[in-house]
Amino acid sequence: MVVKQLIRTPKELLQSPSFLLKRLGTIAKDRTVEAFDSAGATAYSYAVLAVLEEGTRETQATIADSLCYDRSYLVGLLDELEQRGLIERRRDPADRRRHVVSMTAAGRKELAKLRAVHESVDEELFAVLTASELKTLQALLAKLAAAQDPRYSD
Amino acid sequence: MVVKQLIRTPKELLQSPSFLLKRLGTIAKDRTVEAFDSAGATAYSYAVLAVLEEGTRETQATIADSLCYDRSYLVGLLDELEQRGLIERRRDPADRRRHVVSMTAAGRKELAKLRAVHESVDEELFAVLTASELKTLQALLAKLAAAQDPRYSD
DNA sequence: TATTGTTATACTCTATAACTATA
DNA sequence: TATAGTTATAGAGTATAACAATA
Repeated sequence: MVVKQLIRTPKELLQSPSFLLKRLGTIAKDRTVEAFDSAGATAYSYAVLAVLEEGTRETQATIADSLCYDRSYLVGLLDELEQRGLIERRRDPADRRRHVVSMTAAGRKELAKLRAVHESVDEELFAVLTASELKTLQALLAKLAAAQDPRYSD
Repeated sequence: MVVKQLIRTPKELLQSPSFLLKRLGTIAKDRTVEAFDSAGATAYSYAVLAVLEEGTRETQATIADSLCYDRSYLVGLLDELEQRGLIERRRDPADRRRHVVSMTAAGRKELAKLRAVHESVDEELFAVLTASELKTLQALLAKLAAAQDPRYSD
């Protein structure tokens, strides 16, 4: 019988935290895309709705900046959310160049649904860790993120 | 004086470990690309050289699989490394479809250089963590990665 | 002249498929 | 017929630039 040799990634790479971050980031992204796709949505629309829940006075520029999305990319996202009745765009009377974006009741309902999708991804991805390990990991990642970008600070 | 409001990513996302993994993975990738670019190389060629150091009997298929690269993508990488005299491709006499790939002395020298580049990325990226925190993080990420893909196991 | 939202364009990756030579 | 390496093609995703309206 031929025993197929197990192909491994080099130890040198596996011992590098940045390598692991890159690979795990990719895995997390793939899982997220898949899960939201099955729910007929995207991680992007979930993120936008999550921003809107924390304050309705947002304008498009601040929404894009808070998520590190390009402003031109946000346009298409909002178009779709508006078409589905999940958000509203209104001209700001004080500055008619601006749009004030707010979430509708339907949007809040959709957010709850997408939040559940996202939570299930987290649960599955980190199932191998104990509750205490996950807590530690979350804290370390948060500390790291905050150090890289002020947007990620508490 | 106008105090510009600090734009933050929603707490809901910052508390999600998978979201943090995705963002930190992207940051790690960007830093890596930048650092290798300045050194006139890529993270891909570093990874290939790192594989070759762990065993010279590798064939192209096993190299690609161990790094999760597409086999067709590996071709161009090897072309460049071969042109620069860092690796050698030889037909396997036992199966003339195969190429046996091995690293040259120049390749080993280049690997040492790229290893230093990669280490400096790690150092800078994780500078905010204590040695103990970094060790904990590395262990948790390794455990997580191993659970997702057998290639990442020890 | 600068900025907001928008539209259009270009470019980089990646994924797939097709091809050759060997088995 | 199947596989290793190679080449070519197509699609998705992203980044950049141009544009109209308003300040």
